Amino acid sequence: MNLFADVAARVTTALEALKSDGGLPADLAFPAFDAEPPRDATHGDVAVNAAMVLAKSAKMKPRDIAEALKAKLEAAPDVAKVEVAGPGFLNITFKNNVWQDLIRTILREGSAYGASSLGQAGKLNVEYVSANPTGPMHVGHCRGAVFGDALANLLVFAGYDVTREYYINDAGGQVNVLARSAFLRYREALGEDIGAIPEGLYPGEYLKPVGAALAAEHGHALINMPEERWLPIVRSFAIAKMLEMIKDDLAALNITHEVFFSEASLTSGGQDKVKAAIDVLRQKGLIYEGTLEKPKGHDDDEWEDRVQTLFKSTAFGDDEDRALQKSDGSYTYFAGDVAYHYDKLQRGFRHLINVFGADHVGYIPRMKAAVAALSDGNADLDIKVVNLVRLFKAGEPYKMSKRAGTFVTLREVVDEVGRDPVRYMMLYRKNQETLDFDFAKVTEQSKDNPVFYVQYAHARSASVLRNAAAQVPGLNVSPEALEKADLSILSDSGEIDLVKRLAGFPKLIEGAATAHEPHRIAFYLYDLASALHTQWTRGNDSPHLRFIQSNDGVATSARLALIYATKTVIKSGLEILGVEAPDAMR
RNA sequence: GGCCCCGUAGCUCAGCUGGAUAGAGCAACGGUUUCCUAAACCGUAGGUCGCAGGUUCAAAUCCUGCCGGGGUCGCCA
Repeated sequence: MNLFADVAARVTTALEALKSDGGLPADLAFPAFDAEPPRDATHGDVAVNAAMVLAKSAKMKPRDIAEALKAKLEAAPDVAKVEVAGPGFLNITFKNNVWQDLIRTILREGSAYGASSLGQAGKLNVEYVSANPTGPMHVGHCRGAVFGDALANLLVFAGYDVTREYYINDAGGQVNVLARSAFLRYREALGEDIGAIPEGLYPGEYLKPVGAALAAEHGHALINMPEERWLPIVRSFAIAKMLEMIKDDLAALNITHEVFFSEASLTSGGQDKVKAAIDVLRQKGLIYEGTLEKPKGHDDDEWEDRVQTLFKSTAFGDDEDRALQKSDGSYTYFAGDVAYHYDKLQRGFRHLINVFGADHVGYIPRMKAAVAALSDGNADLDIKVVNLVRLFKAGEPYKMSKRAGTFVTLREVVDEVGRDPVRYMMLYRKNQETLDFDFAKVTEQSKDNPVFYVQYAHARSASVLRNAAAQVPGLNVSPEALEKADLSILSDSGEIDLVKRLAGFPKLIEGAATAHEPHRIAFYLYDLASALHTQWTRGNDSPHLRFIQSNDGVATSARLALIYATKTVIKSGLEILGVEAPDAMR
């Protein structure tokens, strides 16, 4: 049930009818037009721009087309009036029963209201977080994690068959550094004085338990081995521990992935999926041995030309071709990622989404080129960039430094601020915009803090339903009962305003899902909450507007139906954002 | 220097893939509580949508060029 999609369908039908009537040229193609809520309430409930969009190709005046459409559209029984306005807008005003029906629809559909078949269960893969398994997650990871998770929720709601995925970078040099750092802690756990952690190794305390666990499991067995023997043992042990820790951190944010994909697995067990993926590209003529030019502005004197295995990503819009093998013959990180994405395609995904941090933007064109090449253009990859998060404490910038040990972990933030405020704040901004995160503001429990404002609207709705059941004897506040209420008394402007906002929810979902922009939901919920609070407070001055009329069961039931519908939509929206919808705030 | 993101009210930001008179919160000023949660609400004031061109019935939105801020730039991950 999407009111605006419904109107668009009616207009299309009317246009077809006009074509067969001779009112429009028979060979006319219909370009995309919009049916949307007008900004100005005096312009009716739905504004349609079809006449203006069609004017040129139909070689007619827009207002003439609009008049012809008007005649068709106003015949519908639920339409109060259709006006032709401005340069050729069709402004449609519905009869009030449309809004009454909408409330009943929401009560009937419940949490399914607004869900969409946009994705038609197509397989879609969202890869996010993918933090290196070398330490705990810090705040920088937090935004991408929350964003990816909410986006995945949104796409599920929009009808996609979504898989949430985490790519484990367990094959590069960094995990060897991890292993050596853990080995040092292992020796420490065995009683050795290891002194200061050498430059180039990870100094964090979080490796101490790993060392202790190694000591408990292996005793002194590793200490006399040469590095090439203990390193693989310690490495896989430490990676497993780090992943455990990362999963715990993510769980603190209510984030879970269905698939953890190991980079190392691409070339383990006697197989080489990287070579296989490169061979696929080679067969397409996209691989060659060559040298890259020194980039302009690169004033490094140590530049020297090297012959490398290169992928011709420039054929797909990249600035330069990209290396797949290092000079020592081993694969680059990119080569592994190419193989990983080939694997996603082979698993049947045609829609791929990656969530990147702002420091990886330069990586986007080559990744898109790789997917375009490997899929022959039959898959789409959208890479969403989440911009930097700047930390503040009561207005003062909070500088982080790994070396000084003042970097803030994700866990610390969640523990101090709480899961819901963290998640909401991370989503209360466009992803490509930098975000200021102030600990003082985020923990504040007032309307300045949108998460409390929205949650309060939900709690307030729940409270009204509770109170009504207590105050009005015999009143049934179940959705099934409220659906049968006489809703015709809902005619106050504030009530109608609320319903109209609820009517926009399905359209909002489709727009946000199409654009991959979960933040729209956070803003929508804020506006919806505001409309509810407004109507509530109007009851202060005008007691006849209060939701509960203890001597009028009919009016009370009708308003409770509206409140229930509002509560339902707030809850659906918050669920997508991964934020609790509490029934009480106390 | 190349590429990417950002530039909208004093501040922080929305603006629904081009629609009609550009919105919200904060800050400022003035109001609302014998009443379903004041963790709320109402009102006033505040704008050359960075600048200049272009595209069209219509541009904050699309294109080009500048200006300013941030990010990034061969084998790291």
